[in-house]
Amino acid sequence: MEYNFRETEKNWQKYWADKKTFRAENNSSKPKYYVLDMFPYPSGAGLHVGHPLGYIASDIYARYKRLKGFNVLHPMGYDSFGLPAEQYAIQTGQHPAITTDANIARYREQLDKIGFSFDWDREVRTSDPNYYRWTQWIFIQLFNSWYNSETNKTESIDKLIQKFSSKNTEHHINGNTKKWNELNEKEKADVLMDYRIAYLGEAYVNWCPALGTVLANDEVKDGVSERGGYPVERKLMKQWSMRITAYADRLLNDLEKIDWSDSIKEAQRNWIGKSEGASLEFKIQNSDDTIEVFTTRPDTVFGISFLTLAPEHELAEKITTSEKKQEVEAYIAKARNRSERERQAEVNTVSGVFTGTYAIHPFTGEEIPVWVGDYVLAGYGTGAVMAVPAHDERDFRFASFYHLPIKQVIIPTGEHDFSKTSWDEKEGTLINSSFLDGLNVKDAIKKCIAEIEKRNLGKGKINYRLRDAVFGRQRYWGEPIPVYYKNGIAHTLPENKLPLHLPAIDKFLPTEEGEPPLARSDKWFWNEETQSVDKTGFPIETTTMPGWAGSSWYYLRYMDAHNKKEFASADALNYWQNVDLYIGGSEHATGHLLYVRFWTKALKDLGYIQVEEPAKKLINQGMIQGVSEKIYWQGKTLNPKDTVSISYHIGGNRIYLKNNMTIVLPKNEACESIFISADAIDYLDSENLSLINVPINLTQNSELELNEYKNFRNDLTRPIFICKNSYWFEGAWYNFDGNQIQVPSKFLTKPEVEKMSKSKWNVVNPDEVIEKYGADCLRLYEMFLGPLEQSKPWNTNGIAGVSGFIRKLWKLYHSNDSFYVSDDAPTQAELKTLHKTIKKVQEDIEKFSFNTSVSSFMICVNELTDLKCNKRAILEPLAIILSPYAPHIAEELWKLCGHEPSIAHAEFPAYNESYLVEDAFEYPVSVNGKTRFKINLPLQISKDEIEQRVLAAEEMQKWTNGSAPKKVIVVPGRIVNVVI
RNA sequence: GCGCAUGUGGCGUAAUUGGUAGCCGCACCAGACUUAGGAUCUGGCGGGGAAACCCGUGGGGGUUCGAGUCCCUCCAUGCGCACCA
Repeated sequence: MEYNFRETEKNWQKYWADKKTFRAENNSSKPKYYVLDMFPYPSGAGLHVGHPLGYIASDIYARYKRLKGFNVLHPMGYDSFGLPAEQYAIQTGQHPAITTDANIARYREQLDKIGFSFDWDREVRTSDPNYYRWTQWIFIQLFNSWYNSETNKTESIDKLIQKFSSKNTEHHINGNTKKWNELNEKEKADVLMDYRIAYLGEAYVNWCPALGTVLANDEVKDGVSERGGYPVERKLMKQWSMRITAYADRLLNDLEKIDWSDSIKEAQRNWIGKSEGASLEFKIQNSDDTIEVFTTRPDTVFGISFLTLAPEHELAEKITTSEKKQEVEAYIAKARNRSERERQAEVNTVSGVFTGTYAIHPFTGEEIPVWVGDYVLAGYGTGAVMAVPAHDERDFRFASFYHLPIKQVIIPTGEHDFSKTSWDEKEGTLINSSFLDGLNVKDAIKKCIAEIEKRNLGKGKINYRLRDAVFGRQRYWGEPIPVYYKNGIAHTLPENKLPLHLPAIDKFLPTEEGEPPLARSDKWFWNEETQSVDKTGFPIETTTMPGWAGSSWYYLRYMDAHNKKEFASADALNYWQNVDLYIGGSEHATGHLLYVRFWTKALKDLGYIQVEEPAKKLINQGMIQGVSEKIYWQGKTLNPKDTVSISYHIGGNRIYLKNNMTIVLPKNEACESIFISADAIDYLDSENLSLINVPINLTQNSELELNEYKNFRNDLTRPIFICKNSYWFEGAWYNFDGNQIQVPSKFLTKPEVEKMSKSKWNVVNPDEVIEKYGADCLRLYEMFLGPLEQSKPWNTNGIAGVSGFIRKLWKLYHSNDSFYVSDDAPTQAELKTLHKTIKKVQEDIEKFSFNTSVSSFMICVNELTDLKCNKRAILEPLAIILSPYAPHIAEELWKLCGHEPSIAHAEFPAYNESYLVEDAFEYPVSVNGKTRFKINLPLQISKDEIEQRVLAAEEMQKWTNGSAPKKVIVVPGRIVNVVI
């Protein structure tokens, strides 16, 4: 009886769903284990085989942990707000909720077929009002909080208000200094806005005109939007933002506490970009204004030859002299109008302009020219730098270009030519630097900061590259921000009136005035009297939250997904704590994974949760690439009269190729499009050939199905396919003399590893694989491909090996086509095979080495087949250890063995070391490190005896030639090495 | 430019963590069976050589009785960040 995977898999999937086999309990005496996959965004394209890779790995781990006696939480849901659904809505007018639901249904269908052990009762969707109600609630908590840098904690804004009011603190309002108690309501609100974690602030943001919205830094790659690749500009805008910068130090330091991959940690460190240095104030000549700079090299302060301001710097225009005004303004305007991308492309082009103004060197009193240059970034530090061309590459370039002085203040540790480059190393001895002379760089930095502070010129300072995260999006399909504006002051909605539902609108486009889509709603006001959203009242915020809002806390909602009173109950939060194992792609390194850590810290400070970090361990699965199949093509239409190129031409009914080769066509007819097999490309000059992708399902082991390809390419008329020794033309095979032949040849394609994408015709869908080979086979093969964390190409060709393994496994439990296991006692050899496998598989799972355990299963089944093993005592434990990987067939075999389902409730068998003990070992014997022969020796004998028996061995004589060896190394149970 | 990975047969990979390089598969080759098939089974399969042997884990050097594994150096590929003061 052949294994019917289609029926069996469907049955068990239904069983698991019906019996809720994988439901996690919030109250359990078992230890908890939380396995989480990164949220998928349900795109219209559905899943390809790369997507489930991480899900399969986490599912194996979750199932393994259950067998090991853990109460496992393994949920799944959807990050269902997002740009693509909205772009689609703009094109078609269909509400994004409809497309999103359809996409989710398709995802679910695909996921279900793979046999995951998700607890679907806990499914969440970020676009569900029951979910985003709590996203809005968290926003309100963050709005009502500030970061107390003294306690290093997020605290209630009320505490800050109390502090201001009790101390009657001074505040700067529009250039005036006022006491807190003298401020009016609006002024107080403005002051507080500078402290709130969720705040409305003016800042340069990434504006993407094509998408009509602002983007966070991590959503911009190479100056264009990550989604869609549209140009991005810098724009000064008032925006809702999240004060993630307050958490920079904690986000950085706590990386040491979590078991995440080095590459992710490193990416986060770079993104946070901590640098230590000093801020220093420069007085401006004949002015009350001062310029504050940030530098990591205060030691080079005596090497300053000019200051440079970013074009956006608030003083840039103000301090410019009247003679220079026109020039500077023109420069600033030009710099401002360039897109991020243009600016990045011109990284090596120097440009700047002198303001005509001088600053005073705080130590020497020298006059220092102040320049404006776009190599200085407005968003970093103070937007102004002290330029030390001798010791900073960028300043050097600028100074060289504009012939500004270059003052050396450090003696380099090696040879260095200051006329060519700067010496940027933090090494050397200070010169020409007054009180710093003679010090090395490190000491000079310390001493100089001390001096700066002593003289009150500035102070030691730490700066971060990390920017606050822009939180508002000028888009429709996101969580509405629960804020309304009363007399210009932002107020949050009452918590008990959440959720603030997305309003219905006529079009998913900005208004004619350029307001976000939500402004299209005529019912988007907060009526304080009726406490409801209404046609009149105070205007409600019209931007929506970004995609990362919902995903910044979803791991918490899974703990208590249906709670109507809280985002999750204290009990549930306390029981599940945080994620034990998180698996997902590395593309979220600086986006989601930083934001979720930030929200976790904020919620912890506010006392809502117990944990400081969302996930203890994180694994990034590698990307699965596609294997494209390409064919060589010479696409020009060729008539019998054409003489096309030097390497070949068609004349009469012949095609002339390189090296005097001739192909005779069957009739005196035109052919169009010459295709040439990958093993025959040297028949043509390469410049005549181009590679085109062919659908991979029309190939088998890099051989193209010619008839099918021709049908697929109905645009082709009379193509000729040239193979090594024959050709295919109009459905028949011919030799090069033009005689029809019966034996077909292989037309080979050229495989190439590329990203999986529709346009490359190389997408493999899990559904197709499952239809043909089954879900267990897909799961095993995905794991078998290679280490989880490595990127690797998917090639369906290899799946036959895994498919054969499943058949072989099934046969072990069958005799004469019917199920049969014997109750006889197993042999030593059988026990050894089983226990060796249990040990290996357990060790492999625990170190997430899933590919090697699949190999072990294959070895195990091969050995048991050779042993003709049909013992229950062997085959039952085998089914259990295999069940995390291939759950369907394992359940079926478990049932056939006479057990009550489900195998998920079984216990992972313990391996018994005593079965693995050997009494003899075949020693490899090396002579001078090279293996020469093998000798079988008992393991009990002593090192001396091993040495004697090896030296006495017949094969040894050839090498020793009778003389005594210099040295003999014996590693018992491993190796013997004889040094001659 | 900086950072992080990764380099092993035709391909995906493995190697008890310093101890027999190539396990397990794919592909390929040969054979068996046969209602010719993209099924199953058996055997072979890093390169060179008739063989003895020699060469071989990106290149070069080193440590060691012994290196895919450790150290130095160079090269290549992939990813991330990038005028961050």
